Amino acid sequence: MHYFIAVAEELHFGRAAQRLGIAQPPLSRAISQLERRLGAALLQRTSRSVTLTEAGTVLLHEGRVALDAVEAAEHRTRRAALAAAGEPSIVLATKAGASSQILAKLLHAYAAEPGSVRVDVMLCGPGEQVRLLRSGRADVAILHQPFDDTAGFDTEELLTEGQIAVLPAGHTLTTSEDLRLDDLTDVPDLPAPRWPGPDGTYAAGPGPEAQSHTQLLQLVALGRTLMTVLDSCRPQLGDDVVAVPIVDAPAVTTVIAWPPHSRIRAVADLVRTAVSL
Amino acid sequence: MHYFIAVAEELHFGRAAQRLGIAQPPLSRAISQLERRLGAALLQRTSRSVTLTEAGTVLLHEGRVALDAVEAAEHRTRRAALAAAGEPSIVLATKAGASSQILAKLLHAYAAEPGSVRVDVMLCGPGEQVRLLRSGRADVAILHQPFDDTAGFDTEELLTEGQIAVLPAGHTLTTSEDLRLDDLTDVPDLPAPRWPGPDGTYAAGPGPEAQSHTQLLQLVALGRTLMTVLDSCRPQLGDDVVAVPIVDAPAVTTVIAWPPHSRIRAVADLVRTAVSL
DNA sequence: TTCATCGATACTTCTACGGTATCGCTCAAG
DNA sequence: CTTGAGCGATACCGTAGAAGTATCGATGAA
Repeated sequence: MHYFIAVAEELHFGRAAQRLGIAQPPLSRAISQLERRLGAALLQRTSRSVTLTEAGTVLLHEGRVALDAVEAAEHRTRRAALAAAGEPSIVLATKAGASSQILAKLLHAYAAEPGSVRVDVMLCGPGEQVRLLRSGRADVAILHQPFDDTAGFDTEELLTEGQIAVLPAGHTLTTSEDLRLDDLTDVPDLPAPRWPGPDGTYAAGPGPEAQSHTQLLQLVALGRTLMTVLDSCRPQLGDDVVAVPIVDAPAVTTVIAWPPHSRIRAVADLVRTAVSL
Repeated sequence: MHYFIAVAEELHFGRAAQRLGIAQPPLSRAISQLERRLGAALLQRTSRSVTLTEAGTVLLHEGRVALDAVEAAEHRTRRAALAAAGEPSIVLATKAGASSQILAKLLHAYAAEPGSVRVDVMLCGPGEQVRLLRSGRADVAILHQPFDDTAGFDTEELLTEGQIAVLPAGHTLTTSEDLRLDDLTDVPDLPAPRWPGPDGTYAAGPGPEAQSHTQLLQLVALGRTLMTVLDSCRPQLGDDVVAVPIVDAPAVTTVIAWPPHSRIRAVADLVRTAVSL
């Protein structure tokens, strides 16, 4: 399964084998064996290129879900053992820099609840929370629709708000009362920043490389780029940047999400606290 | 994983090994190996009895989910390959004997839709639909809340209704206008029927053994037992039985459910047809 | 036409999983 | 108190299957 996902992602047996830390022949054999077991062609090999078949696309998707479920079983078991032995705790995953005051309020209110446990907050890059939740490394997460894929989780809505553009003070765009998405794409002197991918590398492009939101904010203040954030982030902005509403940006809903099978009481308590805020 | 689930269910290494078709020693080793890998005790062995630890309970639950996910990946891939090759179709799982006219309406309406595909209907025993859906053998199911566990599925509500008791014509209970649940438990001459478990055996008890709803209905007509069914099943009952509403039975909601990651267009079409009925 | 690239195949090595035999512990019956 | 049956753990052995090395065959670019 691991093997197939690696090949399906790389679309190249050699690179996939390298990534897996094995030689190429066993990988070829494993894949054709998998195909024989399933009775279905997963890849079309033309000795010059590898492409996914219909069935292969399905298996790539379902296989990821399955592997995440296996990994989640491991992690949750380990954490249950630790919780039974020592002090119980839960892990909350949230995107760094977003919904921070709703989170602060939530943590404060939950800590005051009777029977509350320690909450470890994991600050993640964009979209990473979903991965953590699926793989059992986190117990509950703060997600943002429609950016994050909430399929397969139970969720409760917490807040719906608009988005604002953060621009360098004095930039020509700041003269407008409000902006549209079109106004923000391909601004010559404010190219979109580039985030590191899951592998730690950056895509090519004109924008500056960013590792964190504070860093990015500084780059905006320096007039090197622009960023869009949620309405509720406005109080965190300094005087060296200007916030302008984006009228046609989709509304973002902040939700609290957890795995549907979660039997952890602390998660239920936390969610109850969140919805009653 | 298979091994651990077998032991956790049997709570007996010998029987679990027999069920798995292997000898007992490799099973013992596999489990202790798993425990070492996870760094957590899963079972408490007292050489006289085996019990689950906290962590073991979690792993039993999460492990089932994970195994189902793996099996689902297999099944869905096979079906995707078949669909790509020949005529596409979807599998709908439903409990035998319940919500049959809503199902008939749905199938009829869906068949009239443009682009509809063949729908294979699987009639299941109680609770079996959930298993089929989780393991990928079915693409969509008709479930009944609160009986079926819809956790982890996307659902749409179709109908909410009460339950009625089906009694032999002329029985003393049929003189009432309505009944309560208490009236129906431990009726001496109408003991509750016994259904076969997943292993095909029957629990001990006074009631008659039943294999199907029609068979059960016949047993009611013969004055041997009673049964409770949904309001909407009333038109299917003959003159030899009497239906009496149960006023304090929980309302049952019929829902259509599908896996949250389903990318199958036909499932989406079927759901859309169902909610528009 | 040649050569580089890439996946498949042939053959060998070794790990790891399963089977048999047996031990040690516990509880119940005599 | 003794003995034996039940049950899980351990020791040891054999084999199946997975990974590595070497090489082939096909394809497309120079």
